[in-house]
Amino acid sequence: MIDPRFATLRVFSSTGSVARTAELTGYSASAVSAQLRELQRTLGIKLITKEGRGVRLTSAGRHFVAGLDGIVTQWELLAASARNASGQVQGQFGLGGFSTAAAQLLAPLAANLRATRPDTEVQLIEAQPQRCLDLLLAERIDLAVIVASQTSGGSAARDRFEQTVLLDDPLDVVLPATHRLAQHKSVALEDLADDPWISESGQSVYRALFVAAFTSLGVTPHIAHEAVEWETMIAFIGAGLGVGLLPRLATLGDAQNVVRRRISGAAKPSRRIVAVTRKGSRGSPLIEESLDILQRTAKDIISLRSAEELDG
Amino acid sequence: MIDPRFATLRVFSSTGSVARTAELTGYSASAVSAQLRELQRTLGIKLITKEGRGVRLTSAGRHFVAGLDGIVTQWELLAASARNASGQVQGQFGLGGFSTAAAQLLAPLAANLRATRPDTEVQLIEAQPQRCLDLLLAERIDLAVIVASQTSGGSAARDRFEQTVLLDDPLDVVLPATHRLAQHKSVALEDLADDPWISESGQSVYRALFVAAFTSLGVTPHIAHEAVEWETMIAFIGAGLGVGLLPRLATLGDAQNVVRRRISGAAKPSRRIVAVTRKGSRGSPLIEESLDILQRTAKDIISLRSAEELDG
DNA sequence: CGGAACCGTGCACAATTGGTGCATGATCGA
DNA sequence: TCGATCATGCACCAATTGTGCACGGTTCCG
Repeated sequence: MIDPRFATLRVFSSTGSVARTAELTGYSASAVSAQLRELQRTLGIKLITKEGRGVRLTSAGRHFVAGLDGIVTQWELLAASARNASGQVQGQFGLGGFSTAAAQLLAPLAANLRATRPDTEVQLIEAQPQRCLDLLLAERIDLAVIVASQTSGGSAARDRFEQTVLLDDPLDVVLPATHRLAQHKSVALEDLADDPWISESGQSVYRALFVAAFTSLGVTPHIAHEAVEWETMIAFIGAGLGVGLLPRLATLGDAQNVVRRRISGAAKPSRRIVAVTRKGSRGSPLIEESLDILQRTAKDIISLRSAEELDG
Repeated sequence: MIDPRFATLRVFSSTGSVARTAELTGYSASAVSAQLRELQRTLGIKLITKEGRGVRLTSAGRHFVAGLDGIVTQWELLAASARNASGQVQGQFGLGGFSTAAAQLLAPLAANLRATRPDTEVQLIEAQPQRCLDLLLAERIDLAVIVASQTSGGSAARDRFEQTVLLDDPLDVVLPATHRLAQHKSVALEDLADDPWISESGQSVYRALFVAAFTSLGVTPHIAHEAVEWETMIAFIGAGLGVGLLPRLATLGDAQNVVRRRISGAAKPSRRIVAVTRKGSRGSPLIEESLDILQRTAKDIISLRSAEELDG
């Protein structure tokens, strides 16, 4: 909004690559390249240097981006207050979130907004947490629901985003129905230390949670298989290939041959689900209302759980 | 730089007219109109309203411009530090000032810069103080030398500009050679209370100084004639039509039949000459060097005066 | 009360900006 | 050494953004 090139530069500073920046912003790679070059020309400073087959920010560039973060924040604040003052409708509103969040939290939010604000076009994008942050920077979306983690965004995150905690989502174990502990109401992770585990591949947020859950116990689990989708993981478990961890928010679906059990014991691993916005964009009426709705939805989920807890 | 439309809007907020904004920014009137309309559209707020045959900012517009001032300041700071960090040359550099300042202060500065920075294109614009401020806003110039006054810029001035005092320029009286006090070394304004005066027309800064000099004495001078150029005023005085005030920096030229005399007495009217920059643009190497040179030049002028003082 | 001056805006048209798609050179991994 | 990947230059095209001019509304002045 303030200057499209700023968004491009900020995404680049996050991804470190022209190609990824192009993919995230929706521009072509040559457009990103040209934008950065043009930006350097008008500023009269070198922002990027060639490094290997890629390109990276110069120290002057990093310094400039850091200053830009403050300016963009102030701009967001101003734009939000302007939108707030005049009761004008906002044309577009983009939401992002990872799979379970999208299903459980964003879908109700989108439905609600569609009902109360028919003139606003709400767009949903499902994406991994890090990607959600980059989409926020790229101004493709205005609000994201992601799993909190230290790695996401790095140190620049606090200059660029604001977080609101929605809920803590505990992890459950998923066992084959034939597992020796399948009949227990709850299971301690220590008792599964020697079982073959199924986790997610790559260095996803889930994977980080997975290892964190065990390192706090001083246990190194044996990861026998890796899956990308939970659907797949659950199928593996159903086939008796091992055991797995599944966030409470994720549904088992119509999976056969598996049971979901609470985790007992000292360590109760959970993931923290937060809503993230660009810094300064709070105060915009749509953002404020959305956060409100999200928190109410989260509260409903929590109270529903306590009810189940009492039932069980 | 950050967004040309911002400069346009800021100039408009200062001038209050599309036509004057167009003249100052160098755009056509319809371009200014279109820019403001486009800005409103993308922001989703109404910035201006029709009023009479003109147009004025809405309260939301004023609020937005106030916030914009802060953002532009921060941008100037960032751009200045970026330029400073990388020893890149700045392509263009614009200077503005009113007539005497242009001659006595800006000309040496321009000559100096031309010598030390041959790659930078220095542009000089002579203009009245208020116009200089608007040209600064319009980013047509980067530094102005003007006479300080309360009226110039209004309350928004402190959010938009930074000042550096260069020197205090005392006013002298100019008398016809045949005047009864022409032989005195110095003259008290009170002794000229009943003489016919020649001043400047309109509500210029000089005119404001003129009335201020007398109101502090409780005297209302009789303004018999008005002139636009000092050249003209001096000619009027030489013709015996009255007496006048002339800043020390302004030269008498080769005027005949007139004498210049110091003002004695309690009230020693003077005008304060200051260098003005856009807020935040200090720190840019060119600005810093220019201010340095200006202050040295001012110092030279002052010490030259003390020397003359001792001679006389 | 009428006319002239002025102001801001809409419109046709032109120029510049800013985009894509493809080819190219350079670098890295296998 | 070959293929994959990356950034960038270039031809080309679209969209933005400028100008010049005509027009309607308002104010000032005779």
